[in-house]
Amino acid sequence: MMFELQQLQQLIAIAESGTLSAAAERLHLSQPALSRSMQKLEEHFGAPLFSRTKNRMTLNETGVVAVQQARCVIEATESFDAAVRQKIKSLTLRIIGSCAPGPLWDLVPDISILASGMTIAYEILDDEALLEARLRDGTYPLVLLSHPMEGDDIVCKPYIEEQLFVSFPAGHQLASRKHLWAKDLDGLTMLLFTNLGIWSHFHNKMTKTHFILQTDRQAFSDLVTASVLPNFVTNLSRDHQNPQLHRVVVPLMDKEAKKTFYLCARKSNQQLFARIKPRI
Amino acid sequence: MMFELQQLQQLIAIAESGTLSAAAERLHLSQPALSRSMQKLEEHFGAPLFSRTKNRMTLNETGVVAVQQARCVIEATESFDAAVRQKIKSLTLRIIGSCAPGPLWDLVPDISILASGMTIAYEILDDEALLEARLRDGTYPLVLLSHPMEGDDIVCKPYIEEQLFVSFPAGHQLASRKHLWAKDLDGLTMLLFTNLGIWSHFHNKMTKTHFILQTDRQAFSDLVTASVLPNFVTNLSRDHQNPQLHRVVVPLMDKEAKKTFYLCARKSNQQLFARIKPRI
DNA sequence: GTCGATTACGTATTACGTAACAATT
DNA sequence: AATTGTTACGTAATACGTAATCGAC
Repeated sequence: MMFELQQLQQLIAIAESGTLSAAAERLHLSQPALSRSMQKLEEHFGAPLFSRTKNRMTLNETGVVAVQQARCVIEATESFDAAVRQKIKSLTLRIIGSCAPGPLWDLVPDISILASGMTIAYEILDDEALLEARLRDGTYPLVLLSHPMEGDDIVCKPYIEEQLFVSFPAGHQLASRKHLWAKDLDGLTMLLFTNLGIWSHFHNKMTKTHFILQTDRQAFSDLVTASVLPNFVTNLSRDHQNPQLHRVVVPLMDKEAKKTFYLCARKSNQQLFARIKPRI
Repeated sequence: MMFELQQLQQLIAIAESGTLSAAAERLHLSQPALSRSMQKLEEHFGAPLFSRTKNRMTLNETGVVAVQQARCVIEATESFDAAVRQKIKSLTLRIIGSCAPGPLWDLVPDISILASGMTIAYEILDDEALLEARLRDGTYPLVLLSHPMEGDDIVCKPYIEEQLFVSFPAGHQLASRKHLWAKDLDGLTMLLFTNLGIWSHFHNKMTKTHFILQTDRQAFSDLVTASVLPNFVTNLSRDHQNPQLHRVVVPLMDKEAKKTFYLCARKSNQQLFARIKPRI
């Protein structure tokens, strides 16, 4: 097979648009590119698919057949794509954690073992009311909340605790402290990883601390080791990220710096729920 | 659609070969290339199609579905290809001329007009017995022979005459001759276009003349104008090729240098045959 | 040590867009 | 003049093969 799916789509686009120019625009392609592409397709068959006058290109009899058949091929590729995506979806178990990533770092591997072969998909949201709704409407079989969830058809248990620490480079002025409060960080510049779920609420209150946000995990990690800026770690993150060499870790004493996460499920989905062992 | 047919074929090849290496060899591709190609396919779906250990790659559940579906797509592309080729074939009228190209230069345009929209395909052979057989077995509706054809179910008429000339550059020693015999060309070096059908028999007898053979029409044409070498032309070729400027044309008097070509058809195909007007 | 797969890297192909052109309306 | 398609050309994307690496058998 020496032709490409693209070419078939282009052929169809030309048939539907009437002219090569219009099709090119529709395909976000230049006219010359499309012209050459069709020439190649014709070359493949060794026969023209269009009848050409100097400034007009119309499908000839062969071209009409080609368009018909090309539609079948595109249809086949679309059902291929759909079938594979469907399969992937069917092999994907959707959970949701409010305070990701922390609790998920333990929960996802646990579930991976319980549901072997499945891919675990998760979403991190800071709106816990929305999470409760998502559990109830069946979008997710499991949610992790920072508080117990009420409801007749709901089961819920404490799963894990997370405690915030601040990580300082060895020589930092606060590195010798045994404990800290959030207000001690006023005026500091810190590195902060994004997508922290409800932890964001905590950081948002620290209006006097300047945060350098970083969305990319690897870039964040590189920055931490390369810079002398303090950053946050937790009892959970320390297990899962690189051990912080040449760094001192000091606990935060604010009551919002320690959270218990509750694993919640609908009773109808209790069998999976029951098999997940709390880490608390 | 962001994947290629190639990738689907490769996926199938891997499934059939068992390993990536074996498939790579079968596809005349290096292992790394195939590896990357599959990584791209997985990237497209955002999910793995293989389960990988360090030195083993096996289709996972998603991959198995993908292979199944990919087979359907390939099947569809093959019927696309077949349908288009079939259509092209159905729009192609096959004729055959023994002494091409000469007589065909007139015959092909004539038939193009009679069978408007059709592509005319022809073949040039120097074996006239074979041509007769091809007419009888239906491979070709029409043949051009250098002699009349016999047979109850055969119709036949003289179509055209072709006379060989030699074309010399203006200053050539033989350019002033009113006529020539083949033996006068002994010792000369001449340009000769290939695929001349039965004319080859004539040239083959001229063992003392050295021929520079040229298969490409354009290259031959360029050589003729650029060199001072003599070449053959005919009453038919002079009409269809560029007029030979600064050249003198001298007729060949040998009886093999003049041929009458006969158009032959089966009686069952007489209606087309009848509409073709002889050029004689 | 061989085999199978991935990563890294330099190169060669190719595919694209811009520009220039030809021809039609 | 505006539209439509083709050709020419320089560049950017990419796809490939070789070589190196890492593990498994």
